[in-house]
Amino acid sequence: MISKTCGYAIRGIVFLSLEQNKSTKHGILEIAEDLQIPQHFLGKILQDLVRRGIISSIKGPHGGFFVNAKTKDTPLIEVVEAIDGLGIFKKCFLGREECSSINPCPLHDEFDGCRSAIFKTFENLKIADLVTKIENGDSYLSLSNDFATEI
Amino acid sequence: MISKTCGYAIRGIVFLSLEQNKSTKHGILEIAEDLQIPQHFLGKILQDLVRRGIISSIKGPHGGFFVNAKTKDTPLIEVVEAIDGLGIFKKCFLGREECSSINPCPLHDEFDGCRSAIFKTFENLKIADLVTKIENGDSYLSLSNDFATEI
DNA sequence: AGAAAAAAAGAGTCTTTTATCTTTATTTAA
DNA sequence: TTAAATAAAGATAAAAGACTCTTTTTTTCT
Ligand code: FES
Ligand code: FES
Repeated sequence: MISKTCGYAIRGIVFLSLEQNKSTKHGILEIAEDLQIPQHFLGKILQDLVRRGIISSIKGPHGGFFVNAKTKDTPLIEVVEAIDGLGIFKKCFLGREECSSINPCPLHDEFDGCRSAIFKTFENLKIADLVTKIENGDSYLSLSNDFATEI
Repeated sequence: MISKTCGYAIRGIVFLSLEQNKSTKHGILEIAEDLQIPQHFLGKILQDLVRRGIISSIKGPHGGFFVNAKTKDTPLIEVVEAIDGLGIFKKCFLGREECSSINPCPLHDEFDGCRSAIFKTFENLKIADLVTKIENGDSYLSLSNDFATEI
């Protein structure tokens, strides 16, 4: 559905939100190591998010990436749009050139509702919601609980 | 969700099922042109399906691909398994190494149900169901209605 | 001012997916 | 028994996605 890259983006933002108590700014290396994401690749992704204003960054010593006023209220759909674009919600399941409810493919009816549901969920969920889940111990950013228990 | 290749496979099989009245066998060129799928690529896909026994083929003049006794009762999940494998239903939405409900990611709860729904739909839907839809004029294999109206 | 830290930018590589082209094998029919 | 039709197989290529490495720019601290 969404790309691996987009997953990295969301996890990166949530990480920054979770860790803002410890220190406001976090270097790319720290984030990448904690989340087990290739450093330079994550760097590029976070830069995209900075350009979109979803997070912020400062260069130089003691610089790093950090959340801003907007971050926690950012709906996930905005992150998806920034990384993957909204085109992913407009593709036909059977790979025809485009999805159309006027000229539907034989799987359209079955999956169009499901796709809208996913879209709506991405619209409604905000970064803050994910952060809350993790703070409550209901979910985890990394597969290894190392990080989860460390919080 | 499912790959473009898998969509080609499903459309190919349904095409053969629809057209079996006209003539039982259909050459790869005819199928590819009608469905607007790259000829040789579709050839490989259909060959995979033949190996799985989902459809059949005969070489030589007047040969081609054709449906067999099993075809119409084949559940879509079998096609998906043949082409994409079932791994696509076991991936974490956020791109973590694996999906786990014991150690869920913050999107797991939101989307796990949706994913199961998709899986169940693929289990329940058979090729014959898609054929029926098209025969009833409720859906179309190609975007251009040329083919749909031609039936 | 100069050194060091860190993000930003750019170029390049690897992998997977998607697609094309070419050759071979099989079958039919004249 | 030869020619033609056609699927099968194999090799290659193009495109996109994922990832790496190197250099540049900005900032801070001494
Ligand atoms: S037309 Fe295929 S999913 Fe809408
Ligand atoms: S753990 Fe992420 S989707 Fe299940």
